[in-house]
Amino acid sequence: MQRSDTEPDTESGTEPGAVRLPATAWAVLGILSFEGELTGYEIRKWTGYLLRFFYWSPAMSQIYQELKRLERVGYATSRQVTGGDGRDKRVYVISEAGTRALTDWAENVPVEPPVVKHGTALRVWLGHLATPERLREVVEAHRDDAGRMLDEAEFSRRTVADVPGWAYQELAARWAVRHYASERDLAERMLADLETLAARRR
Amino acid sequence: MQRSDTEPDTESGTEPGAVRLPATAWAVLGILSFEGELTGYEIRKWTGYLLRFFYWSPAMSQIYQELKRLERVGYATSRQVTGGDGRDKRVYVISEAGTRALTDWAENVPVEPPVVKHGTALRVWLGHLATPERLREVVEAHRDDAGRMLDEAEFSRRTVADVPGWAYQELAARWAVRHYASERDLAERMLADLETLAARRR
DNA sequence: CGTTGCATGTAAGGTGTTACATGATTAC
DNA sequence: GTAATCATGTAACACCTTACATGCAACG
Repeated sequence: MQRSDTEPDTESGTEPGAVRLPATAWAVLGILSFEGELTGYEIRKWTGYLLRFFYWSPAMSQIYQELKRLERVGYATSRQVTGGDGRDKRVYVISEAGTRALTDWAENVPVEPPVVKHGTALRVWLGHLATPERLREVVEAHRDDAGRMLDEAEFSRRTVADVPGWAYQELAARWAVRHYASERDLAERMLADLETLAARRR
Repeated sequence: MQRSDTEPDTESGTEPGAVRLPATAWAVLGILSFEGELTGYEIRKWTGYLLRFFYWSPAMSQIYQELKRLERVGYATSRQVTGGDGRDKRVYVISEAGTRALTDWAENVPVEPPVVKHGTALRVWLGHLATPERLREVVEAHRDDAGRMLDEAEFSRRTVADVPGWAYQELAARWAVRHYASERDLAERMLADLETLAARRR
C-alpha cells in the first residue's frame, strides 16, 4: 500500500508545506546542489569521495530509493539520456522547490545530535571478558584504521581545496581530517592505559 | 509468524552454534554480566550511566525486545519477583550459555567500524546554503553540547573509577571523556575556520 | 576472454524509533 | 493532588542493509 503524498507531513522549518525527510535524503539533495545532472551511480561515488568521512556511505540501493522519493515529492526531476556510448541512463537535477526546501532545512531545522557507536570502546568496556592480548589487538587495529582514514580524508581535502565555490566542503573535510587524527590519538592513549592496567596487575 | 530458533544462525566466532546478534544485544548482555538481577527498567538506566557516551542510548521498548530475544536464545533467564512494595517485576540474569557466548563474541568476533554521523559537519558541508550566522550558531551549539557531554562523561568516569572490578569500564569512560574534549576542540577550530573564511570574503 | 566499471533496480529482512497504552508508588 | 519515578509492553513504521538480478562497455 502506498502512502499518500498529497498532504505531506510538515516539519519544524519555516517553509510551509515542507516535507519531513531524514538527513540522508537532504545529503543526497545536497550533492545535487553542487553538481548539475547526476546519475544514481555518480551520486554514490560522490558520497565515497567526502561525505563518508563525516556522515554516511550508503548502500547503492538506498541512493535509488532516495532519488525516487525526492522526485516524488518534487525536490528533484529526472530524465532519461543516452550517453556517448549509446547506453541509456537516468540523470537527476535538483528542482526549484528542492533548492528552497534544502535551504530551509539548512537554515532552520534543528541539528541532530552526533551518532556515536564505537565498537572498539564497547570491546574495552567488556574487557573483563577478553584476554589483554585480544584487547590490545583490537585497539591497535582501530588505531591503524583511523590512520588510514586520516590519509584518505586528507587526500579528499586536498582534492576539494582548489575547487572554486567548494570552500565549505573543504572546511568539512578539514573537520574530518582532524577527527581521524584524534581517533588515532585516542586509540594510542587507550593502548597506554591498557598497558598501565596490565602492568599494575603483573 | 514466529521465526524458528531451533536452528539458530551461526556466526564467525569460534563457539559452535553461537547465535548471530547485533552489537546492541551483546551490550545488554554485557550489562547483565556486570550486575546480577536487573529489570528492563534498570538496564535502561545503566545504558544512561555510561554506555551512552560511547555506544548507545536505546529506546525503552528496544530493551524489552532484546531481553526477550536473549531469553529466547537461552542467553538469559528471567523470573517474576515481588519487590518490597508488593509490586511485581521481571528480573533478568545472564545464563552460563550467555556468558560463554558473550565471551566468545568479545574474544573472536570482528569489531564493527565506528559509526560517524555528524549532523554539524553535514551542515557545514552545505554551508553555501545557509547564512554565516546560522552556521556559527550551529557549530557553537555543538561545541556547548560537547562540553556538557564532557562534564557528564567525566562525572560517570569518577563514579565507576572506585568500584573494584570495573577497571575496564573506567578505561572506556576515559576514552569517552577524551572524545568529547576532542569534539569540543574540533568545534572550536571549526569556528576559527569559519571566521577566517568570512573575513576573507569581507 | 575475464575483470572491472557503469548502470539500475526489486525483495526481504533486520534494526531501531515513536506513539500509544496502562498503572502503581513515592516525593513534594 | 500532582509530578516524577518505577515498570512493562504492543503496534506501526521509518531507515537502511544484504542478497539477488540484469546487462553492456572498456580495458588488459
